[in-house]
Amino acid sequence: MASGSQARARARRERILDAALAVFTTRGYHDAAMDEIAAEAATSKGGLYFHFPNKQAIFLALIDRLGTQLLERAEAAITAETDPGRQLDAALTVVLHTFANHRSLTRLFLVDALGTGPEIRQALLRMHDRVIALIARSLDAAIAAGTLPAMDSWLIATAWFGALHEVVLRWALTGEPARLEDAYPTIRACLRRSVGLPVGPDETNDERQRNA
Amino acid sequence: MASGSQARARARRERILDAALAVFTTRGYHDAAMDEIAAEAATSKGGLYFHFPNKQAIFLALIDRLGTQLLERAEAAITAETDPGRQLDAALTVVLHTFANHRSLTRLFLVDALGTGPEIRQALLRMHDRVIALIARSLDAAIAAGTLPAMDSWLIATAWFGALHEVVLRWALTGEPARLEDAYPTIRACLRRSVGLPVGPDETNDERQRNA
Amino acid sequence: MASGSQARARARRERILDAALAVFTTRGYHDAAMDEIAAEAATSKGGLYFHFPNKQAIFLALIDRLGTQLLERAEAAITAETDPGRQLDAALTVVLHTFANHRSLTRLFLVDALGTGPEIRQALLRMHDRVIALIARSLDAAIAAGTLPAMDSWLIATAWFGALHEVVLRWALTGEPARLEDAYPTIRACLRRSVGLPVGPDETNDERQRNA
Amino acid sequence: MASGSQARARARRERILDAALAVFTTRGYHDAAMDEIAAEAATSKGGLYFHFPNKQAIFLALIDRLGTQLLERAEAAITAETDPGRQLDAALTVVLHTFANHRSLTRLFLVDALGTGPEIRQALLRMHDRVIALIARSLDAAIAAGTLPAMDSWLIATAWFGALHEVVLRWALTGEPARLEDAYPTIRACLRRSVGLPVGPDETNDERQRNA
DNA sequence: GATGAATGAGCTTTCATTCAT
DNA sequence: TATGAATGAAAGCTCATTCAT
Repeated sequence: MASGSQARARARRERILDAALAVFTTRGYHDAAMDEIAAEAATSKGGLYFHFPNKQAIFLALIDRLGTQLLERAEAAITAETDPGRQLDAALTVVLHTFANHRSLTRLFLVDALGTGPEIRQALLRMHDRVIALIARSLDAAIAAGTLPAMDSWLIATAWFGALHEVVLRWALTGEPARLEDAYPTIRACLRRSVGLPVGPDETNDERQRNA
Repeated sequence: MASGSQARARARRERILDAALAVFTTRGYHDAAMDEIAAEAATSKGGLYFHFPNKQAIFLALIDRLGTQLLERAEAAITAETDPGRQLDAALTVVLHTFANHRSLTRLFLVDALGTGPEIRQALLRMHDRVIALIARSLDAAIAAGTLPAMDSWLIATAWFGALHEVVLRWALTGEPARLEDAYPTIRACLRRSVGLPVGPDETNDERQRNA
Repeated sequence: MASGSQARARARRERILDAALAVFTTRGYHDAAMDEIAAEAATSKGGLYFHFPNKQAIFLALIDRLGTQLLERAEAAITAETDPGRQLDAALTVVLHTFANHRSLTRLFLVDALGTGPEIRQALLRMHDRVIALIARSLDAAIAAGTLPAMDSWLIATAWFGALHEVVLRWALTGEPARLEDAYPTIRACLRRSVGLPVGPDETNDERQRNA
Repeated sequence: MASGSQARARARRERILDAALAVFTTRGYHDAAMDEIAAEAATSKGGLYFHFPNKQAIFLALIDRLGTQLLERAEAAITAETDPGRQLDAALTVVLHTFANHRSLTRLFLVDALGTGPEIRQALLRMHDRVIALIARSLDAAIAAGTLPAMDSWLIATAWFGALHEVVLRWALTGEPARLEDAYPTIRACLRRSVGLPVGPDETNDERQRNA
């Protein structure tokens, strides 16, 4: 019986997170009312506060849940490749595709959440860091393999992340280009050239990622 | 008389904007209270509402004023150069230096304001656009001069802007690198290589920009 | 005009205090809702918070206003007498009469307010102190005049105050005795005997105090 | 079986009362949360509501339990004396000592609980009444023995109780005097004189009461 | 008997905006 | 023009109480 109610509690927690994601996504963090989240989750305000200590905690839990999902997917895609050059392509592809498939989510995480407060900002920056670290690791692997010369891989990874971030951001906010994937070849070439990698053909299997 | 009071009104308007900048900068958009802006401007809440219809309008006016200042300075720096290669350096330098000299302002414009609401977001994106256009124009000039091959200069400029943006953002939020200018050589090389430009020496006169 | 609005503001402040007194008196501190105080004061909740920073501040202002009124009246009654023995009678009489004429107020100050929180409790104890000091001063005057022997006048005054307090409290809460004044002769004799004063006749003019 | 579970139920009830006393004592009635009482009693909120209908009932049960304990002890101390004069001393001593040994309990019963609501207030007043009746009975015995003249013994007992109450209250809230017992000789003399009793030496065996 | 998830009315407080003076 | 008192909708959060398991 304990496990039964625990299971229900966990399910309710997930339902709250789902509802919160929906409300945060449409209203932004600040204008999302606990009342509305409660209604969307088909529970009461008290129910929210039973599962989470406050509004911010819900948002942080969301960041954690979604960030971890993204990272796991990206790391899986990267470790599936052995060639350092292809690893970089895989990392870029998975990040771009993930965002491309979740536009309002992208808007929430890339735009709305930054101006919210120090704790949330830090949590988001930690997520940025993890993505940057992922890119930097791929760069380091290529350097170790001799494919790339030595460089400040963290700074370069930061710049790469920023370049991707801005392209994705504009797409999320303005809808241009209509398909985010259309920007991929240009961006890929630009980034690869920026570190002296040959541009060559992109052999990533796009289809594999389409529904990521 | 009329012109005298008009001048006084304009002066009061400027004083309000100065006060608003100070308060927005320290508190962020949302936590900036009209009361505090009024106090800082040595006027009353009613006075604020005489000169501006609402809080958002003050912020938009600020964006406009500061954005125009930045852009004018940047365009002056660019048109002072005739060589397309140097123009690109000048563009990068002036953007980086402007942010570097106004850290809290950077935080306000790059971070806090985005999640505030659609109107402000659009105004900020228009500013981004103007900076991106500046970069794209420099790229186009280089293409026209034959220094660069044809390319999607707008998308590349977007990526460049994003790369700079992220580096500046991390500096603004975490203080790394201690001097934003330290990141410049690496970023410059990275960006130039990304379009196939020779890296070469940076001949921009740093001193000219220091107080920008 | 400034003085006009200032006067109105002061009047509104007083109206709020009157309303708060009424609501606190009927509901007790904790169950008094700001909504109800606002309604009773014919203003808005925001209006309350314009004049007072929070609920507690309203209560403290009430304590201050009423306590000062009581003290001033008591001191006037005492200084009107020159004979130390009569001063003591005057002090007792004015305290007893004041409470007797404001039963619900008495309940508010002697009962409801104590369990409210440290700040309010301290404010109330400071008021107790002032009354005790008043009694102790009268005792000291009698000691100086040779009417009383030396004694720990502060502790005795505390005990006197406590005796009066309890009698008043029971009257306030249970309505016994029907007229608080009926307890006066017995209490007076008891207190006077407790310090060795002759009981004698009470020559205080009751009528003078009746409407205090 | 039935009696076994009844015993367990009674034990659980006592554990809840112990826990409630601890929490009420540290937090005051209003700020004591059922959650915390449940945790302290090592049970659940539902468990609380199985044994008591609501929060108030717990408090009332506490008042009853503690009041009965106090009264039984006091009556034992009094009936142990046969001399009416000593009985009065014994009554005063046991009341003062009981409070002196339970400072936070005193605060709870004398201060926090009064402003809580009519039912609890009445229960507390009934306790006051029982203490006052105890004193009044001792006075009556002295009157019957011819040691004291006829008087309104209930009113006098009320005043005595109030005097003690205030002295104890100040000690409970301000810590003066450091040892409550230090106030005893003065208070005793004051009270005895107030009814015309000779002050004489206090022959109560203090040690017997120390751990009351 | 015991549990703890769920409820929901209720609270204090904030603040952009209005408008009589 | 300028003031600042007044507004009122809305927010986040608490907690005694209930009840399905």
